[in-house]
Amino acid sequence: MQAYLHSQILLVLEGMEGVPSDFVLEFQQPGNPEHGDLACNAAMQLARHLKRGPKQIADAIKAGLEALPLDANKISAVEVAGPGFLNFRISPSYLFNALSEILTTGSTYGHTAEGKGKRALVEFVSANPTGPLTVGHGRNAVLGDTIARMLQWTGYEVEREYYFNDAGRQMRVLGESVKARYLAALDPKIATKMIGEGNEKVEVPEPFPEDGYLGDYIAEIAKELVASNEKIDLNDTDRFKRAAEQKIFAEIGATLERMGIHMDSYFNERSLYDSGQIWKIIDRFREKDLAYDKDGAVWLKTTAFGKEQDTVLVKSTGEPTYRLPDIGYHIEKLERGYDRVVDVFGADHIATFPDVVEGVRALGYDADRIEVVIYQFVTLVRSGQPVKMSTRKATYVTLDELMDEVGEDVTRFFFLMRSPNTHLEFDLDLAKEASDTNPVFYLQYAHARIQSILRKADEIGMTLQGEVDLTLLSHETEIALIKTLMGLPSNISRAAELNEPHRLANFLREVAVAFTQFYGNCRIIGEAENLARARMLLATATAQVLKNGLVVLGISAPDRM
RNA sequence: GCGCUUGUAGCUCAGCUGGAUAGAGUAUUGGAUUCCGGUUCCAAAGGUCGGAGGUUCGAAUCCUCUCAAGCGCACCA
Repeated sequence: MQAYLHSQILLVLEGMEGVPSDFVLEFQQPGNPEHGDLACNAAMQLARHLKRGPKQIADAIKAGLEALPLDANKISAVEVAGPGFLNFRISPSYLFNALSEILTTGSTYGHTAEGKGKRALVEFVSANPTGPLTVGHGRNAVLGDTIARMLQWTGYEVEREYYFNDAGRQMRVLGESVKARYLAALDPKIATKMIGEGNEKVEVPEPFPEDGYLGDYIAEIAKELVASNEKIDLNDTDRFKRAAEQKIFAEIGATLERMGIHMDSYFNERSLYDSGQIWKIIDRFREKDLAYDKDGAVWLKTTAFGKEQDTVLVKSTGEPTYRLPDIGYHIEKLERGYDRVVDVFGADHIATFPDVVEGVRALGYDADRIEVVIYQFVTLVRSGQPVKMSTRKATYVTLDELMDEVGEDVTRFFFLMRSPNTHLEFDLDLAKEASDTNPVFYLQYAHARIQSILRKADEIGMTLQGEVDLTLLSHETEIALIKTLMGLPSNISRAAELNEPHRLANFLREVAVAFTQFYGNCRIIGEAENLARARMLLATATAQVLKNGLVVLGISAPDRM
């Protein structure tokens, strides 16, 4: 529709003197229904160039459009309003066609083609396997997965990847923690000590690594090792690490599957070392005079990227910092040929990822393909009070526990309903509320209610077989609902373009509101048969839009609740 | 001290590429409704968009300065 008006207005402008050749037409959807369905501000933009009042210009464009004339099956009215807006009204026949399209395309309504023939990689979660996924990881997981779903709906071929490092200090400490518990499990009389503060003290065996992992799952892994009766060389600390990694990864995978998330690949940081790529990167930085030696370490000239200080690439111990493999990993991803490389990071990475992106760019890669989604932290709130969380101590809340408490759908929705870059307050009381005040249930209820009406209609023998006269839909809430439903494709593509799933969540609420208003004003069952059947189709289309939107968000659309 | 993010109704948050009278949910108040002090419906009220400048025909939106909060500022990842 916008494309049509765009071309028509350009035709008119061609016949006008003084219009700049690079003039760009802009459209917007007015918030106020009195302002029509689509508005164009060209007259106001042109006032300066044409040295005429914007209202005069708008009148001239309007006259020009009417002389063409405009297709009455698309546009029913053109109005000049306010300071010089051109307001267009979409003709009902166009709306009815759109409604039919929803019904015929069904479960694929909302697919668009922006990404056709393009590939995207979404890297997310990427938690090292040191423990169960927590609430914080949950926001990451759901954002990443939903972004991937949105990209798929806009035509991209999408892969989901999990990046991890099982070679660092974290993992070594993990292995040592398991070993300590293993020894304790073998010998119940082993000495113990209490560590931690206040009422968060935990009993651990002696010896226990400093900063060791305190969660119960460590002891469980140790017990399973004992139960397996495997002969373990106690000097082989790596054996404990591998056991822990295997078990924890299995659990992480299960948690993700429970949320409807399936990774296509797991990328081990170590493979970058195995291929030797890492060290070549340093040489390439040196060639560009972006790396140098100082104090036995290799430094990256991040000052060249506008940073205050240079940063270390390789420590004097010979071990690289995270920057080097991260740069290597992103180069690797770009070389795999993706058009969009999306990373989902927590707010703690906010200051560090620019080094990586600029490093990649400095080596001649198209770093604009890298899109970083930063999300702020999550606060769980119960009875108006924040729930205390500490990952290092055993006081964190796992993602599984959260889902046990509020359910998978609610968990996903709550992580998605706010913009990623605002702090998220996760209200557990609201999340558990099974009523309209809970935004998830509000959407699901709307869908279930429609299904219930359709079932009832079926019971009394109403059928949608044969011709249905959609022009009977003339009530303002019916027209408003159709216009809302038509917004699904553009909302998905906009949300996908910006990596902002909350836009879709907000849109679905608008759909549910529009439906509730229709439902409150128009009956279906009990009306004359022709009207009832037209309304059944409208209700069916509404259910389809809600369902498709919920599918993109990874949330179920139940037929009854 | 430096960097990034955020600041919109009492609270939780939307607000598109700069557009017309800044929106929703919840809480509050009033009215109606009922098996219920708990349900539902209707309505009202609630705002100098943190503050000050600037750009523009037009700014919550863009720019500069400033205040406040969160996060980050290791040869940790």
